[in-house]
This record gives sequence, C-alpha cells and structure tokens, in this order.
Amino acid sequence: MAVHGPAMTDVARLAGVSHQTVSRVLNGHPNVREQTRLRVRAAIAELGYRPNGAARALVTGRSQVIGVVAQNTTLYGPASLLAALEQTAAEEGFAVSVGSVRNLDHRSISAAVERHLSHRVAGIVVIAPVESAGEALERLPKDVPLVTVDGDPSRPVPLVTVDQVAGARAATQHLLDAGHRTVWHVSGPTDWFDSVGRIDGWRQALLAAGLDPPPPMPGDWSAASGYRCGQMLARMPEVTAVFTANDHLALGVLRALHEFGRRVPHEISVVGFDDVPEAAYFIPPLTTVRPDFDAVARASLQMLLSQIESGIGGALRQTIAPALVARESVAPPRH
Amino acid sequence: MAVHGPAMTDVARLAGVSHQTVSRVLNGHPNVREQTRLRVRAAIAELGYRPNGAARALVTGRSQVIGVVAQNTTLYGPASLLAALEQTAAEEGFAVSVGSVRNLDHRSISAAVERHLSHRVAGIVVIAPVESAGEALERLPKDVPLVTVDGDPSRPVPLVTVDQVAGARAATQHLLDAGHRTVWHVSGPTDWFDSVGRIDGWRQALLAAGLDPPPPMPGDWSAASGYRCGQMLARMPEVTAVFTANDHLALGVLRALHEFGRRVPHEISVVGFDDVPEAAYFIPPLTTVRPDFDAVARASLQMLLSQIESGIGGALRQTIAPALVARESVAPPRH
DNA sequence: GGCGTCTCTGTTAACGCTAACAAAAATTGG
DNA sequence: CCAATTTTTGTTAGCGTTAACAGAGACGCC
Repeated sequence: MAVHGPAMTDVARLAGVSHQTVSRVLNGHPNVREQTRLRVRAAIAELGYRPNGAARALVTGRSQVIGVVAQNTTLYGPASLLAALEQTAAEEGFAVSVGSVRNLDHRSISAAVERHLSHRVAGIVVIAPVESAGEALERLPKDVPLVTVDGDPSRPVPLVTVDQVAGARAATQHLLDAGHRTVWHVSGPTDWFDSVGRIDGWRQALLAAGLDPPPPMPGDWSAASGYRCGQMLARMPEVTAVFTANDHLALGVLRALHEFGRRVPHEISVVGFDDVPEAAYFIPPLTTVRPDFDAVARASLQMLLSQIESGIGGALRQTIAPALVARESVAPPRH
Repeated sequence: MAVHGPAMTDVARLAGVSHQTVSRVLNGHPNVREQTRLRVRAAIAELGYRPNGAARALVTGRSQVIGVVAQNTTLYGPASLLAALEQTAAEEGFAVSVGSVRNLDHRSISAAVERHLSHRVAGIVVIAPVESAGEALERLPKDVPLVTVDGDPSRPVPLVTVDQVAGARAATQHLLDAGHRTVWHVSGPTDWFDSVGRIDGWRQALLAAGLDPPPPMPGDWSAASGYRCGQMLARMPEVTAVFTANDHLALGVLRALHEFGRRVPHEISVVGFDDVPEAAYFIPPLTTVRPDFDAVARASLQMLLSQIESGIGGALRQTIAPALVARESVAPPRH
C-alpha cells in the first residue's frame, strides 16, 4: 500500500542537479546559488516531495522526535504536562512520541526507554513522579539526553519540577494567615514525590508557626479518597482548615463536608492544589495552587535540547514556582 | 554524544553467523536452527543490542509507530482517548507519536500529517471533532492508512465514534422518564460533531415524546460557560430538567443553581455527559453518560491495523454505544 | 596570463537493516 | 549410498539520506 512518494533523486533529476544539492537546499546549507535553490524548491513543490525522516535518522543517528515516558496520562497534572510538552516540542520542530507505561517500575521504564532508543529519538523526557521510577532512571544508559520531570529531587539526574514544597507552604500559610489555629492535610499517595513535597511544605509552614502538625490523611489523588477523608474530617469539630494535595481530593472533601452539613468556608476552609479549570466552579469556588505546566514543559525541553546540542550537560535542576489562587473556600475561623 | 550501540553485524560476529541470520532471529523467521537461534539471542543479550528502528523503517517503508493528530489534549475526552490509544497501541507493539495541533484547520492538519508521514508512520489516527477538520481530511493523500475518531459522520472516511446521539437520547429520556415535562440543553461548541450529535439526540428524544425542544443554550465545554448558562436557567421558573453536553458544563450549572438557591435535584434535575471520575463527587453526585474510550481506542486501532495489513479497507465505520450512569442529580419534578 | 582562492556542485561511501537470491548442509527416498 | 528435496545459512544489493572529499568555474592578484 501507500505508494511511496518521490525521493531526493527524483527531485534532483527534475531540477537538473545532484541529489546532494537538494540535500543542501533542504538543510539550509549556505553555498547554493540562489537560482539553483529556487529551481530545487520548485521541483520539491511540483513533486510534492517530502524528506524521509527514517533515512535521515539512519545516517545522522537521531530523529526529530522526542520520546516521553509517562504513566497515567489521564490525571490532570500529567495530561497537562504532556500537552504542554507536545506544543513546545512542535514549536521547536520536534514530534513527541509517547511511551505509555502501566507501572513506573524498573522493567516498564527500561522497556519504554528501549523502545524510544530503538527509534533513535533525539532525547527522552521521563515523567517520573514516584520512587520506583527514580531507581530505574539511575540504571539507564548515561549517553542519552534525558530529562526527568516531577522526579526525585535527591537524584543526580537532570530534573525539572514544580516547587511542591513552596506551593504547599503558600497554601498552608494562606490558611494560617486567615487566622486558623492549625491546618489538616489530605495527602496524595506517599510514593509520589509530589505528595511528599506537598506534605513537607505543609509541615514546614506549621512548624515555622510553632505548631505541631496533625497526622496527614492519606489519599490517592481521587475525589473518592478525598470524600472518605472528608467524612472523617467532618466529624472532627476541632478541624477548621484543610489543605488537600490536589483539587480532586478537595472536591471529595467538599462533598463530604456538605453532606455532614459543615459549611465551607464558614466552618471549614479548604485549599487545593493544581487549579484544574473547574476549581473556580466548585461549591464554593476553590482556593488552590497553580503550577505552571507550560513553564515546566519549556524548561524541560530547553534542558533536553541543550543536552542534545552540546553533549551531556550534567545534573541540571530547574524548579518552577507555583502561584496561589485565592477564591472563596477560605475564610477566618469562627470563634 | 550518545555512543552508538552495537549493530547487527556485531551481534553476528559474536554469534559466529551472518547478520542476515540475526535478522531472521529478530523477525521470528521460521527456518533457523534452534541452536543457532539460542546463540544469537545470547549474543544479543551480551552486547545489549537493540535494533535500529530507523534502518528498519527505511528498508521496509514504515515504522512501528502510529501517528496521532489531536488538538486539545487537555480536555477530558481527548486526553482519555489519547491515553487509551497509547495503551492499546503499546499492546500491539506500536509506539504513538502525537502531533499536537493548535487549530484543526486544513493547514495545521496537513502539516501534522506531513510530519507524521515524513517519519513513515504505519498509520495515522486523527482526532477530528470539528467541521474544519473534516474538510482537511478529504484533501489528504488517499494511500495512507488513516482512521478518524470523533469525526464527521457524514464523510466517507474510516471513522470510529461514540454514539453521541444515542447517549444524548438516553440522557434526555432518563429525565422524561422521571416525569419532567421537557428538558433544556446546554450544548457544547456547535462546530464540534460531539455537540451536534448530542443536540440531535436530545431533540430526537423530545420530539419522540411529542415535545417541542426549547432553544439549546450554547456553551464551550467549560465549567465557566456552564455557569453562565446556569445563571439564566436558574432564573427561569419553568425549568425542571437540564441535560448538559458534558460534565464540566454540568458543574458550572450546578454551581449557578446553588448560588440562586435552586436545589438539585429537588427543583431541577441535571444530567451530564462523559462521566469524568469526579462526577460522582459533585454536589449532588451527577447522573451522566459514560462513553467507553477504551472501546473507541481498540476499535480505531483495529481498523487502522487492518488497513495497514491488507491495503486500504474503504470507508468503515464503527460506533461505540455509551452507557447512562444514574446518580442523585435526577429526581421527579415537584408538582 | 597563470595561479591561488573562493564558491558552487557533483561523486562516492557509509548508516543498519531487509529482501532476493545463491550456496551449503541436512534430510529424504529409492 | 547417491540424487532429489528441503532446511538452514550466507552474499549481495538496495532503501534515502548526509558527510567527506573532489572537481569545476569564477574571481582577484601579481
């Protein structure tokens, strides 16, 4: 099937030049007479010629493709990141090949990376938000341009990440500033670095205020688990402020509080994380923390490209600061 | 950078065979002695050899990659679809290369398709939910395996799609069955086929019940636009039932109704579409329609693979039936 | 006018793989 | 046990591109 299009030699023949000249025109080589360049371009247009990326990849050793390894691209965070990555890559003339992975264990990650390498991708971005991914990454070949996103801050791998700690600190501080005596936390799964960072930031803010952090309640990012935690929180009269590790957890909490007749923000204030587009339409509108996924995508791609162009660039690190978005789910506590 | 790994000839030398035998082992060719096969496999393992997909793509004319063209992979529907597509493709041994596109106009789509073709993808899936994409698709080369998802049901292009009409009809009927005199509709953007289908289904259900459909209120998928429509609906005392084109619109409507003190479902029933994971935790839990994205992904991939294997297969069509998920946002009207 | 020096273009050889054919080895049958 | 057949292996020739080198003009300078 798929009748193969014309090749470079066909263009060359039509333009009355050698295929090498066509190649030069295509790659913007300087030493080509303007008139020749024009003739070649005309021939390219006339034949509808399209360069063969596979052949180019074969001879140059790499293609204009960036491999992404990601686990669950349905969650809001990863999905946004992926979309941003695609956009940014497209602007730089790169395609993005996604290697979806069921688990972020060593085997799965290695396999996904291998698949990418066998296609000679120019570089690899691994969205590696859990511990098991960290281990896998250290065992990967060192000679491949690779950037980790949302990964382990403690490993010597190029990493771009949202400053979870700062975001969580801001969220918690915002609640303390409103006058709350303490802040409870519904966390994400504790094998996610995002979760750990957010727990950390929450704890830091409380400790800095001389408060003793209550035990965090473990969730799994889902509204369902937020709902379960919310049912417990609703029954605890001393609770006046809750920081949840993401907006979906917050939704579940809001729902549970609503069922128990505890009014938000009058009785209990809630702050989320992610600023999903719907957060402004929760009941009540959710105060949350907005990570800049575009910035993360830009930073990681830039890091990757600099590795690609100039050899391995060592263990760089870039942190993107998130911003607090204040809405109506926070109020001073009643006395 | 990236020291290139061993090639087939290196494996061949180590195993004491010709590179062609290595190729045969790799491709599961039958006529290789078991003992030889083992020696080759051992050599492959020892060298950490990894076949060069670019070289293979060059000689065979296609790579084990499927190109996907999509616009906004942040929306829940497209994101889920993409994730499902990745999973399914991975199971079939294909990688997925995503060509993100800002607009679904002819130029953007063509460019994305061209990029994919230049990498010699085995086939292309276009998530083409808007009118402008339909036009673009007809002008594409006919000799490339291509499947449209969520596309124009009226065009002669292989298409897999959720049965929007049936889903909307079910949602509307569900409200009528509960005893409502009529059902209002907050639609998606009217250049989306999904929206058009859902409007159609809603209208059909009303007409079948001998009712005169009220004018649909146009939204844009976002909770924000749902909120705006909800503000109007809240002020219309005659409104007792609303079907929104997706769950996020429903969220906005719920929020507006709540603000206006109109209780759901006691005064007004609401049904959404998509069954986002959070829908069960809206206030109140949202009755909605769940499209099976996995099924869509499987069907489209299967369609694509059959085209790839057996030449172009003509204008196939497959429709996936969605399922109504009943929750608490629907109740009989008060009298 | 001859000669070095640019600028432009062409020729040749890879890149790593598969396909097609050729040869060798193993197997079968009489 | 030898020829015919089948199975297994090797050899050669591309796939379409870029890189390295070589050659051909054009141009300036002594």
